[in-house]
Amino acid sequence: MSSLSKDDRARAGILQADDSVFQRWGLTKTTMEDIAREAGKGKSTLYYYFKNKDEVLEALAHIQVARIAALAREETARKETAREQLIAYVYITFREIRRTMAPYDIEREMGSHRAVIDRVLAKFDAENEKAVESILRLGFQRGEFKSIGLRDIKATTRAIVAVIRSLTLNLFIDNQDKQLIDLIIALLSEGL
Amino acid sequence: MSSLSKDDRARAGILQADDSVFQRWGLTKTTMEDIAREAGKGKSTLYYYFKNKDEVLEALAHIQVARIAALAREETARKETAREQLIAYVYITFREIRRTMAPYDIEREMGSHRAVIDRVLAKFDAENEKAVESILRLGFQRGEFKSIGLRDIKATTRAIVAVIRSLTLNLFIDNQDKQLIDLIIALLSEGL
DNA sequence: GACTGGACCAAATTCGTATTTTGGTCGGAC
DNA sequence: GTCCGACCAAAATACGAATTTGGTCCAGTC
Repeated sequence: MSSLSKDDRARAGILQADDSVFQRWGLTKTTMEDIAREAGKGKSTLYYYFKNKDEVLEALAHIQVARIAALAREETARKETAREQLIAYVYITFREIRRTMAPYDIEREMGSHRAVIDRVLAKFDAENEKAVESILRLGFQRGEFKSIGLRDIKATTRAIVAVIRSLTLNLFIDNQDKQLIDLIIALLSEGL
Repeated sequence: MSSLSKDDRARAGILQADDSVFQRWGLTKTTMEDIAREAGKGKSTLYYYFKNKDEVLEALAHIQVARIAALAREETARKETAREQLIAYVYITFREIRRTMAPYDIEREMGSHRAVIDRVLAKFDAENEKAVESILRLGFQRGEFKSIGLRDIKATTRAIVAVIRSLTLNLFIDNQDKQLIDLIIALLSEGL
């Protein structure tokens, strides 16, 4: 337990250094030596804890996804109705994605780190699915959502998650204005 | 009138050659010489009709957008209710975008032709806005759409168009399965 | 065992330079 | 009006040499 916690602390220190240098130079341009230097460690130490550069990238991104998910969950827990919860979840998720990603230029890095980005997006989808499905179940049990049956919860979850993913990818390429996101959330919630 | 029609015919012949070679080699790799050869003309002839390579690209893309819009409009006209019209419009639009874009690798070409792609997307948005707004107005007048007021038609149009744009961009990057598109359309229509 | 410097290496990248290609212009022919 | 072909500067490509990078591994220290 003690050695595991020390292990985690070492990894965390490295990942903190990662975030700093990746924001400065981008994912591709940053070398393992850069990261080691920033973390005040030797390059061998990085390889002691992480298999390769991609694994460093991915570990950092997963931490960020988990952080955003936790934050959105907290905010959701503060709302009364399932509808409010869904709106809060989506809204906070976007706010945090936008903030977290602001210093990066993902579009530019897409070419060289596609596999990692795909895996991170998959984890992001998984988090969103868990949360959205749970909210939809709550709404269904309470009779808040009239349009969906119990059998449709999974399908509806998939649709909402796909829209979130879609809009998230667009943050990397295109500039979606915040007001539009609000409108889309309202539309998903209320329909026509 | 006769010289205009002849002009259009010449342009159309060039654009047809364009489509062929662009699909074969991609937008960037295709040279003006390639296009001229395929069209059975001299390079100067291209410059007689088009200002530069980007204008050729854009002319072709605009024709395709117009074609898709016309097709979606036809299909829409066959439906009775505004809701059905909206569903048909979005569905056909996606089907045709997917077909038209299948031979191209837009993600790869994004870097060198960003400005053109942005202008084409703007035209695509404009077409969608026109059509969606008109459908929403119809639905409002008929009392089909309960959730939106007259003042909200423009806002709701913007939201729907943004989702269409978002999902369209994702066709270039990510693979959205067809069933998901259906789910999303249903959700936009029915809400939760 | 945890940590790490440093030697090492193949692959990847960078760099400078020469060469070729390309987008675009324009004169002139039909 | 239509369009070929000569021409040109800029852009792109090719190529070889040099450098850097991700990753491996050994041995040493605490």
